[in-house]
Amino acid sequence: MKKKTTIYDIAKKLNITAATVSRALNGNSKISEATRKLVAETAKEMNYEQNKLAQALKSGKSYNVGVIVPRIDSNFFASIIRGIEEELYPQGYHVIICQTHDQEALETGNINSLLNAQVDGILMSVSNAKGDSDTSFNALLKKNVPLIFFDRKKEIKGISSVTIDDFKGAYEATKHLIDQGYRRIAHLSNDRSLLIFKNRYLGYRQAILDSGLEFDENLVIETHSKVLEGRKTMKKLLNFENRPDAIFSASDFTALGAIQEIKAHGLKIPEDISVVGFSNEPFTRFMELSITSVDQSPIEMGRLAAQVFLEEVNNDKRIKSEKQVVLTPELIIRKSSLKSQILDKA
Amino acid sequence: MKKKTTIYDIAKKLNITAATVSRALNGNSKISEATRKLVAETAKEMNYEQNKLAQALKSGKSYNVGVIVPRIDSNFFASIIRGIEEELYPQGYHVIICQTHDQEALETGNINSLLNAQVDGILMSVSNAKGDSDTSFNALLKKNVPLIFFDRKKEIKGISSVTIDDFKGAYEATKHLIDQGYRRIAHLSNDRSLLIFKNRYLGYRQAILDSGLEFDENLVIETHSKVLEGRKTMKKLLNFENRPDAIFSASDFTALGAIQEIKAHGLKIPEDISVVGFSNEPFTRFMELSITSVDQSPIEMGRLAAQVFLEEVNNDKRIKSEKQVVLTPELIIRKSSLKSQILDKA
DNA sequence: CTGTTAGCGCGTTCAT
DNA sequence: ATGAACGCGCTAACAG
Repeated sequence: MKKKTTIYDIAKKLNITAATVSRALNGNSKISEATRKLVAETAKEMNYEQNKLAQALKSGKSYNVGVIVPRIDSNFFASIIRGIEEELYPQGYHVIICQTHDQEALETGNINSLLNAQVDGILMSVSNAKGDSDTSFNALLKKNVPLIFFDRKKEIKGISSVTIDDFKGAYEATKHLIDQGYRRIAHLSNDRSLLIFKNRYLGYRQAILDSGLEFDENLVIETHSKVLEGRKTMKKLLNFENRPDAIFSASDFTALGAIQEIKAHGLKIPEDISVVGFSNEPFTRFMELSITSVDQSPIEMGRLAAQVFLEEVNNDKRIKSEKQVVLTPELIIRKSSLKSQILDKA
Repeated sequence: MKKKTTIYDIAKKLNITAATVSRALNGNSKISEATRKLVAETAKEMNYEQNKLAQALKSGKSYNVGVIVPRIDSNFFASIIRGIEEELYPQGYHVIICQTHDQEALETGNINSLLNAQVDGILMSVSNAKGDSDTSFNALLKKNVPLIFFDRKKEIKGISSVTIDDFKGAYEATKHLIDQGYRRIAHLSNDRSLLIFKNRYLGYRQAILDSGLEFDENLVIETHSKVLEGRKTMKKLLNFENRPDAIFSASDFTALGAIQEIKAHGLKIPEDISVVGFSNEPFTRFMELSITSVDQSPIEMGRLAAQVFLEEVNNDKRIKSEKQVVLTPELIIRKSSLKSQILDKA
């Protein structure tokens, strides 16, 4: 590494003090316009760049925030991250992205590493790892490092969150199926220790009850958000003696798997069985048989999470304001659930 | 922030010096086993955690590396990043991910921010932004900050890279189409100032020439890696008086768009028109009409890029060894290009 | 084996 | 308006 120029170098050249240089560069009020200009010029001349590490060490702020997600290769999380970036970059922050791959060890490991890296805060979507990572969260709280949950939250006192109304999204999706005339609606669920899946389950259930239909717990199957898992689960459902005529899936990926399996059995969608997913992943729109899904406005979610973080970090540290932002989901109706021909333009 | 415990705190408690504590913690050879143990214990007791910032300031190493990609919401780049992580995490590095969204300003901006953040190196896939960001690259070189290109490289002396043999991938894809009996093969290209697209074009061209077919430049159309762009371009091609009977697309996304458009025109795939994409994005496998594509083993690519970085950073700084790793692509044949019924199990 | 000292680069008193 | 001096937390050089 070529030696970087420091404020000392430029101080020496100007026969002034490093302190003065620092002040000049930072816009201190009581510095003569002359030296300010002089310093600025020579700084540029010498290709001076502030060493953020030193500044961070001094100020205690690294201007790095950690973002922890289960994985980045879904449009949903990638979009959230984009939203976070859009909000944070202009404020001079950097984003360190970590993936948990739903593994407990990685989750707590990532938190610790980020803390070690002196991040100014952590925005995260909790994984569905089983163990009790709550201890990590509490450690964070004790250190007063801002922690914001988005999408997949845990209910911990004092931690702000940005989520969507999963109950409502599920309710409307299910209601839509009922309105289309479907009567035996199955639900591809997921780990309901995670609030989002619990709420999607509850929304689904309530819609059925409100419509006076019979609620059949056997039609609720817990699976994982993977295409192949969706296929497997659908296979089971198709073997029921009284098989469902519609599927509300808590995930677009399992919805896709279900569709594949349904077709493989020679059944028609949506005539024989209707399918609705969740998250509005791009492929739901691009499939020849486009898939009805619930949009979660992930970019907006990311932006809001970032805003909450900025508030917490800028406000007086002593005021710990817990903030719960809840977004409204939007049902996007497509071919996989609509018997008539009127579709959205997508 | 609660005051963190430092090595001074634990030194005071033990009536020894901070230096000793530091040594004990870092496994210095000449420290008594007794104190080493004692220090370790009290460190744990007091919840001591090393301040990486201070260490970084001291050592000049931040143990952060920057990864710059056009975007993260494609499986290809996400997988590369995963490969990089797998290789770098065990070495204690963190990964700061930046997206350029193919914008020149963001590309140079990201580089500068990363440098400011004192990253130990940058792994990047260049965007197809037009401007001359070469100056940024050269600035990097001058500072001796390791820079490694993956996938989308620029040919700059002294910069290592990990790529795949795009020429070969394109050649084999095109050859496959020819072997299937197709004769008028169009190519959906992309910005050929990027080597990957230039080479895919050249591979396509060579395969045609080698087969004794007529090469028709009119069948090469430059577009962008988006589904809708693929549709638009395909629309044009379908209006040719002598329309193509096969498409080799440099992108899976444009291939998908092309397929949509072909179907919209009531034509059959692969009977009337055959389609091959590039990158082996997951959706190519999941479509009902699965899409033939060229796999680029992105995880492997990421791992290799990380390995090259580690070599550069660990080796003697004075030896600037430029390393060019080239991976071999693999053609994955699926329904969209195969007239017979023998498919891969996918 | 361990203490002393010094410095990484910066911002911030406290003087002047 | 500016200089001198100190400290953020850690490690390395030099003692002893």
